[in-house]
Amino acid sequence: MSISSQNADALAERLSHSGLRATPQREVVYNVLLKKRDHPTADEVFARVKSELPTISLATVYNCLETLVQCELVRAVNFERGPTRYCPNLRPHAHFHDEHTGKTHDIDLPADLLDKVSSVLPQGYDAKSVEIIFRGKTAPH
Amino acid sequence: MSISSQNADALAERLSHSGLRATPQREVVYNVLLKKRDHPTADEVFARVKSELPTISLATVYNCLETLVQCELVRAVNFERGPTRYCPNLRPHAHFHDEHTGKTHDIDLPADLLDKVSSVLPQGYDAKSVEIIFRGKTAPH
DNA sequence: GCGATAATTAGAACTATTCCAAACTTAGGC
DNA sequence: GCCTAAGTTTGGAATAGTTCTAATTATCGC
Repeated sequence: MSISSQNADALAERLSHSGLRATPQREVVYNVLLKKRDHPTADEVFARVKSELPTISLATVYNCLETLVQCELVRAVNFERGPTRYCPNLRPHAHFHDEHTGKTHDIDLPADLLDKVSSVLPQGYDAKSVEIIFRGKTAPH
Repeated sequence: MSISSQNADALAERLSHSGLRATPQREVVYNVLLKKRDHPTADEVFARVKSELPTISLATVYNCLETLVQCELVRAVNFERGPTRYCPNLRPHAHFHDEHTGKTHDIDLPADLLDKVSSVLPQGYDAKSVEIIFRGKTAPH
């Protein structure tokens, strides 16, 4: 079984779990995200998907991305004003935004860190998710 | 000396430090942010400022907010797609976004937490700032 | 006060996203 | 296998938030 059809299966399962259907558009959008994990915008996903599905519309790309976010297969990320970016990394991780290159890197987090961070919340605050964003520069290489 | 003129002095100093001028518009925008710290959008700031400066334009509000961010008197915050929000709290703090009310709360952070969080960065990553966003719900009250 | 520079203004332009209504697809019941 | 209902896609129009532009106005140092 190819990696891609494994993904397709996982996707189909998550979708049907929510009463949704597996469609070629959804599969291709998801595979595009998995293939190049550079936090693309909807427009960038659109461009990449077109080579496989030339007739897909931008509205569909937005729909598919939204669906994947709902299914929790993909995270939508907003660092600053500007287009939303999409990230298929489901492990607990932070984002490092390099202000020189504009690139975003995933930073894996040790298992206990999010708990430690959440422990600063006062009584009565119930966090469902925690997002950590670093901004700065990376060493020349 | 009134609180407001203290702010005005602090603002004027920061501005001239960057070769910028103190203007009524910049002062009023800054005071509006300090007065009601509910993370308003540019539109909301515009509405509030109008009562004092009825002829101010929305473009000027955007300019002033941008200037204040440059001077590091104000932080711009983007939780998700949607308008940028502005926060005059300069202490180290996280944001808690209540998904029910839509409101955003500041969560003060212990002095060492940001260092602790930053210590997860691999060699070669040099973070200039760290942002922490919680999402969830707050207790009924 | 004068000139140079900076800031403000209104409106047009632009970008990212959502909405809409029509066409198409799919799954399941017969 | 066909029909129907529901879900999905599509292109274009509409919207929201922000930035740009060119003209006017204000401010600072001299």
